[in-house]
Amino acid sequence: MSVRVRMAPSPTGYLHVGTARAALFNWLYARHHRGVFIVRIDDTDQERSTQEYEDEILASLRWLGLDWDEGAGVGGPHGSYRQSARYDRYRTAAIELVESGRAYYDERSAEELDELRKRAKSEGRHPGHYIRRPDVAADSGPIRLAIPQDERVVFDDVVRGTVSFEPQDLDDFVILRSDGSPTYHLASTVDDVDYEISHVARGEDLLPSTPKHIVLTRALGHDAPVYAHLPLLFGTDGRKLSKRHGATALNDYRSRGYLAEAVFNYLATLGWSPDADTTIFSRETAIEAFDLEDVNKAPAAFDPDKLAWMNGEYVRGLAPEDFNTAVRPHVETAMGRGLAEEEWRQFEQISSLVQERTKLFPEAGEQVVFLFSDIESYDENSWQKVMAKEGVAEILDEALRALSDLEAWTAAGLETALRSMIEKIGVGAGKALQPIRVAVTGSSVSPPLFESLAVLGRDRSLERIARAREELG
RNA sequence: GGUCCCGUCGUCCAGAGGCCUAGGACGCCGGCCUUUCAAGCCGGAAACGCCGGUUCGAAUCCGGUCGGGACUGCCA
Repeated sequence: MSVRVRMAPSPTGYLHVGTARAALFNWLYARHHRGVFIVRIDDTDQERSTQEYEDEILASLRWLGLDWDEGAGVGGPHGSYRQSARYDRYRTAAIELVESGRAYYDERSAEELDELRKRAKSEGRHPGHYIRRPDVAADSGPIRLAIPQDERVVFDDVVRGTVSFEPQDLDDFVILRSDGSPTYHLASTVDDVDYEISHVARGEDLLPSTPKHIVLTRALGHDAPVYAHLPLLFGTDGRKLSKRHGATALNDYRSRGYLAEAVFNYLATLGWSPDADTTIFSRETAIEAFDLEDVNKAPAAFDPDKLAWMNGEYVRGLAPEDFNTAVRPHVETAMGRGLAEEEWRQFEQISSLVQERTKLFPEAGEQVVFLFSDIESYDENSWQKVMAKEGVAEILDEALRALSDLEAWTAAGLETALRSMIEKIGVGAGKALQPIRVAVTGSSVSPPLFESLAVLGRDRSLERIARAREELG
């Protein structure tokens, strides 16, 4: 059987990391089996669907590297399409189901339906227990599918194994709204049939809907696809992933400078791994090793710390020029202005040192602003820890003396000069160098000192040391 | 309430009856390196929810129990 899978986001919000992860697994499965990956825009919720969200979701998918297949026979421009373009098809399908007796119009009011649900609940039954075809046929209102009550719905879920539902626990759900628009259940099922979807891998939240989709598919005269229900994503506190846990929109990670490769890798490790001890792996490795059967059943927690670590792994693996390109906008953001080419060349002199200690790009930007703008204020903790100590004034005086007539203002020259100063005054290297670092960079955390001084230049370096000396009184 | 799903270190993943005194990763703790911070290296603490059963032998199979989650809509 050839593999044809789809990703079906609703354009009612940004692409959630959980949805992205489901898309990723579908994509991996398709690529592993050299099958087809389709993106379907489930915009049957006309109230909340917007073009803006649709564009954003597609852009996020592209950024992650999840390309969908053109010419997949779905009629859309690029192997993606909108359900809103197919309303006639869904309506026709629903009406045919009514004509064949598989579905019916339901004129009952919301109040009547509520009564039936309440009654079922009070009897300890499934709420939909009594939502069945009324004795008197109607010819308007929403269309409901009549669930055959004579047999259980059983299916083999690729990740969960055999799952079964009793028909009395399935209500006759609405497939076509009274305004003629299809519900998600109808549109999704009809599309899976029409586009010959072989495997449906989606979030576990849809597991209770699956028996309905199977019954509907059969009513349409087809065999159901293979289902795989993926575990949901949670926060590290075990609660549902929400804004409290940080960004939940994939796009936020993109705009914060996370590398797509890192996000791809991290998302893939949530519920799956290529083997016992590989954590960092390429797309190719993932494609090679991936199988839906190996996906975990249990929900996974999204851990921002681990993602940050992984991003750092990828940042360090970047070619220097790629790192420079990626970090530049973040330096400029930290600066609050664009960088002149002259300044940029200065940065490039120490960029490899910055790259080594970068996990997240915004942090890297903040670490180098001292190169291009005056120190407006010293970092509070750094000052307390380093400057508010005995003998610091003397150390700065000595540094000024040692450096003011230094011939070779290079990292090597600076190191020689400062080390002989250290020997002369007889204090530890750390104790002597830290005050200089704070004076020059404003913080006790910075790129390596000698290189920083070299790039900053003689005048500004000496100026800053002198100014810090004055602050000390 | 009802239906369904899930349950290995704090977190992610490995483990498909003996290879498990449970392995790898993040995080955490300690050390080395070192001008800071990172990186790197070395070491450490840390888990099979619980109770029964099957078996010579169970993290792995079965039952129960407890806990968590999803769904329960003319949203998806």
